Parts: sequence; structure tokens; C-alpha cells
Amino acid sequence: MASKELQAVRGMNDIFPEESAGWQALEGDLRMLLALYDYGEVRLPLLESTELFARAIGDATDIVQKEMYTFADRNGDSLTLRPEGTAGCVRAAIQARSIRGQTPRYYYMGPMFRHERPQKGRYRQFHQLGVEVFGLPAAGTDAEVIALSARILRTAGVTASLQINSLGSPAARIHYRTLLLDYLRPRRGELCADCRERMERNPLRVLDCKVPACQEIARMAPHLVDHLDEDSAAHFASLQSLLTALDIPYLVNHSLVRGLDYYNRTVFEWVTDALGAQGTVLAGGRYDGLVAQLGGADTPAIGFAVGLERLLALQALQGRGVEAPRPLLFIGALEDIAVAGAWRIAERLRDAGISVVTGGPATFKNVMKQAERSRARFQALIGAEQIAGAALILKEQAGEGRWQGDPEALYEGLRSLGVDFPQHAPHTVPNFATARTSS
RNA sequence: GUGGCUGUAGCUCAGUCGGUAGAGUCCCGGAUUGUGAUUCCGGUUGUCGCGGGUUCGAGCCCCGUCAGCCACCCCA
Repeated sequence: MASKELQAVRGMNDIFPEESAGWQALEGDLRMLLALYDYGEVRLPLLESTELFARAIGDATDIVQKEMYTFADRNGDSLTLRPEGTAGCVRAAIQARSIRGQTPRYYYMGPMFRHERPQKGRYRQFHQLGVEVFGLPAAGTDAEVIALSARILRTAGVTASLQINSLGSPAARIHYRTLLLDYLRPRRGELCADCRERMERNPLRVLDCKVPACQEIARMAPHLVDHLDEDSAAHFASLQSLLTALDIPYLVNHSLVRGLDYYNRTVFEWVTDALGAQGTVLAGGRYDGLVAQLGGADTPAIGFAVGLERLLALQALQGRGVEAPRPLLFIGALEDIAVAGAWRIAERLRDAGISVVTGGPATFKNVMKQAERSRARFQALIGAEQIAGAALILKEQAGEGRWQGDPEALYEGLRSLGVDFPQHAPHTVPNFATARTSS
């Protein structure tokens, strides 16, 4: 009896080999870049206590208000699938006491979850690379973190533009907020309904409303950067001169305020108009108060996150595809009697690091079709004749290369056609690993 | 959470006024071939996204629902 076909949860995607090859290439490039800046990977739980996100991100934010996957554990605890990575990373750093007297640079890569309506560049399960630096308050750190973000985009081959702003100290922000409200209140009637709502919840958000009338009002509003505390103003000025020195072009966007409560001073975003409404590909900022707020020692920090789906989408748009890896050799058995011999040869070649895909037994024509479909660089067919001692033909599928000889000597045949050994070798180094293992 | 568009074969798509499920491609088996060709024969291409309703009769009309896409909101 046929039952209803099961399908993935809305907004959660399966990634098959044609695509995962591109993911792996990107992830590999990212890890290489992170090593250049001495970042170490932290692998964090996908699930945290709901309270962590409520405290870190802010009770009034959209993420906490309506976008979290929250449910009760069997013992009644409220748990939440992480909607972003910073909160969990800070919690982990505090818990491990890893930031006492240290200045670690961490990164993590993996899925995040937000219950929003899916659309282009926005999914309910999506993937981010996040980086966080602890214990370094100076603007030089901000500049280096932004330089890393620029290098990531450059290496990925995507073009986007950098926007920066400063939110100042929490006190300066509160002061500015009252100034802004004083400015907005007489013009309340000209604002859209959303913005009248924003005036109550988060007045800074009025500044980047898309409604023309609101933009008009926002353009004349007092600028946050004109009302920074002295230290934050100096910090921001220092950052700008460092970016200039590093040849990183940027634009100061006075309406860039970010959606999470924990930011202070530097905030930045790399944006593009190539992805429809989801233009932010990488974003982050400084969050000097969060570690203390979550119970750790007072520790400055800064970080950012890149959306991997958006990065890959931009790469695809800009023609930077990655071809799925193909096997080196196809070995096809023609008759049943040839299977054992063919499989044994395949295993021996794999011992030598050669990637081999097998096919058959089937008719000659169909084995040839399988060979073509395998996308292997070389093919060799083994039939009853070869088992009985006849020579085997090794040929290059898309080229002219040919070799003929004993099936047992296929290794030599491949070498004579210019194949280097091994193609794949294990990465683990036994001596090093055992020396460091303590448990 | 709100709105618009779209769901028919593995894939790309037709389907008229409501009247018996279509094309191309791909795939599988076979004949010829005897190191990827051509030709020929045969086969599956399907709960028309799902569930109701109207009707003698629904792929088509109505309601609901699910999914995808796009936009709002918001964000990576």
C-alpha cells in the first residue's frame, strides 16, 4: 500500500554530490585562510538553552521574538536550535575558562536555524562560517578582522561592497536614541506604520526603512557618529585610517545598525545587489559587553559571520563553479565469471591510492555506457578472455591514450599513461596523533 | 507572520469548451555490431503535489492544505 511521500522540512535543503563538491572546495579555502590569521576551530552544540539566546541576542529582537526553533526537552528545559553562532561561542569560551588572560581567535562552521519564510538566499536551515576574537579592544583588531573578511570574499571570487558604522558605547547609544526620538516625534505622522512601531521597539531601525517618505526623514536625522563618546569616536577614526592603509575601500553607512542587541562600536556589512532582497553576504561587529553580560570576566570581543549559501550563490552567478571530482579508472566486468578478478584488481589499485569505480557485469554495450557515465579518466574492460589470459585494453575515455597488457599489470599501464601515484592518501600521521592523546 | 505566481513521466514541457493521459529526452531489456557510432524491436515512462467539494463525469471549476519561487518583514 502506497503511503504519502515523506519530504524534507520546509526551508531545509538536501545537498547532493554535484553541489557538495562546491561546498567542500569553499570550506577548504576558508579553513586555509583562517589558518593564515591563526584562527582555531571550535565545534559547538547546535542546541543550547533558550535562555542563552534570549539574554545574548535580546528579548525584543525579531530573532528571539519569532524566529527561533524552540521546544521543551524531556525534562521540561526549554531548548533552542542556534539561530546564530556568537552566543554559543561566548558561552563555550566562558565555560572553558579559555579567555582568562588569553586572546583566542575562534571560528566555527555549520548550520544555523531560523523560522522565517524561505526565499532566495534565505533558508530555515542555513550555514555560516563565524569567527570571534576575544580580549583585544583596539581598533587594529577591528581592521584585521575586516581584512580577513575582505580576503574571504576576494578568495571566493565574489565582489561585494563594505559598509561600516559605529554604534558607540551603550551610554552614547542611549543618549543618541533620545536625540533621535526627539527628532522623529514631531514627524511621526509622516512615517509608515512599521516605522511608528519601530519608534517604540528600536528607533534606530527607522533609519534604514525602505519606504521613500521614511528615507526622506531619515536622511535629515541626526547622525549617530556625530554623537559618539570620545573613546568610540577615536576608535572609529583609527579604524578608518587603518582600512585606508590596508587598501580596503569602505562606505560609512549612518543607518547601519544591525539587528542584534549585543553590538557596540564597530559594525560592518558586505553587501551585494546580486542576490535580490537578501543582499548581506557577510556581517559582524564588536560586542565588548557580551562576555560580562553572560557571566564571564569583562572581555572585549569582535566577530562576524558569512552566509555560505549566499557566498556559493554569488560564486555561481559569477561563473565560479567547481567540478565534482571524477574517478581515475573505470573497471568493467563483462561476464559473471570476470567479476571476482575485476574486483580484486580494483581493490589492489585502491591500495595504491587510485580511485576506481566498477561496473558490470552486463552486455558489452551497456558496460561501455556505464564507463562513459562514470566520468572516469580511463576505462578497462575485463571479460572471460582476460580471465583466461588475454591482454586487456586500457584507454583514455576522452583522449587518445592507450595501453595493452596483462590485467595484473594495470598499475604499470596507468603509470605509462602518465598517472602519478598515489592519487589519494590518508592524512593522519600515526606518530604525531599517539603522542598527543591522553585519554 | 502577510501577499503574488507556480505544482502533469526521472528531466524539459504540451493538454482546446469539463468528456478515455500526451511529445521530446532519458532509462531498462533484446537483435545487429565487437572497444563508445548507426539502425531495428520491445518495455516502465503517471495516485495529474495532497485532501475535500460541485458534476453523470474534474488535470481543467470551487474550498482547504503542503511544497517551490519572488517580494514584504527581517537577516547570513
